[in-house]
Amino acid sequence: MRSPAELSTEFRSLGLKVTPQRQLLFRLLHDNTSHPSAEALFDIASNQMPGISLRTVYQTLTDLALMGELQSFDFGNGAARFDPNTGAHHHLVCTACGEVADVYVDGADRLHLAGGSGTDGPDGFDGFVVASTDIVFRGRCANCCDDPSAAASRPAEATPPGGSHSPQFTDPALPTRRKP
Amino acid sequence: MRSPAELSTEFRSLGLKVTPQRQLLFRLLHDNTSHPSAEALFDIASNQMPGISLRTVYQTLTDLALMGELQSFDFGNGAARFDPNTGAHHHLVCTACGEVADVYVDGADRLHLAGGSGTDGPDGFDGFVVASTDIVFRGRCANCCDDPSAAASRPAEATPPGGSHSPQFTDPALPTRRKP
DNA sequence: TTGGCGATCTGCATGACATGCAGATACGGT
DNA sequence: ACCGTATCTGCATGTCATGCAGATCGCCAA
Ligand SMILES: [Mn+2]
Ligand SMILES: [Mn+2]
Ligand SMILES: [Zn+2]
Ligand SMILES: [Zn+2]
Repeated sequence: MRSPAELSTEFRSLGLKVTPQRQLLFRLLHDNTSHPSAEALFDIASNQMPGISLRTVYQTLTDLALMGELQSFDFGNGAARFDPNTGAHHHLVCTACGEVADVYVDGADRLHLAGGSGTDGPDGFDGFVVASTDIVFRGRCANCCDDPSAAASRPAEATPPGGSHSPQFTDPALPTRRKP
Repeated sequence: MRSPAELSTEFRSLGLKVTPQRQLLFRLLHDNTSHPSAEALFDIASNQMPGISLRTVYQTLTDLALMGELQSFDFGNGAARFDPNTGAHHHLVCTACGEVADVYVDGADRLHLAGGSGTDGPDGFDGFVVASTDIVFRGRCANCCDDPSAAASRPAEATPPGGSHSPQFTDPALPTRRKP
């Protein structure tokens, strides 16, 4: 996405207002490679602007995505992740800690599709017209490889003491029965 | 996933019970290529077994996934989709109607990753060890290409008259403001 | 600089999806 | 047919996201 200054100009030119909340989010998102969720962004924003509302973070993220300044992804980690990198790229997703990293795939556009049923269409497959391609590599990030235990203790995201309420990123286990 | 008969044997051999609810779901899932959500499966199951509980559908799907008989995917359509096709394959997802179709990608395993930052690791990238690769092609299915209007009226899933409560699959629009 | 229109913010309600829980039920070995 | 226990069902709870309405404030004009 563009710089905070450019976004401010763009917003004004569209008749939208440049509020301090929006400016803060512009800054927090610019060059941000962490693929934050709305709530993660809200936590950081709350530090610099204590009264800011989670609702406003959602609104602004939605607006920016609608304007094409942000991409939003759902990696199945419970919450949507937002990405100011609007170029064509793909992602590594750690199944242990949820971390997301950018990756550039050589030849992602020239993937050859082979049939499930039917014949190829003009621009796609079986009449399906492909608009975009998302590639997600799932595995374990460097931190989580080192630490064979469950969720890695990444800096600035140590284990929540009060008790975790976020989805478990532990790798799949074998069939487990309910408690007796 | 395996046949209902094989699954019954497998369940019993694990000390799990073969209930009519499970048998029904085995049948509904076997060779099912529709990538149903839990609720979609529940609707169909309810026809053949009126009292069945949505909770049981979730339980059984979770158990089958844990046993490796099913894959579950989250395409960002609101609900997880379940897939008895456990082989390596990828997906076409219609952004207009939510339909999911299998697709086989030539050379998906030999994708060449290029850096975001850092050096390649032994088995992956920048210390990231890839365990699986998911490729999703988003676009419009044949039905939705024909019908330029919004959600296509697929058979057996006509527009809910009472009022839609599922995510809008309409393609992204331009920045829209709230009502005055 | 001040006035005022209307977009925006905030707080709360509502909604979709998924899981935890406990008593009633029924599978399956005996 | 009996019994132990896995399972089912109904409901409560939890998370993420959006709808709503009154208070607030950005921004253009006078
Ligand atoms: Mn990215
Ligand atoms: Mn599939
Ligand atoms: Zn990790
Ligand atoms: Zn479609």
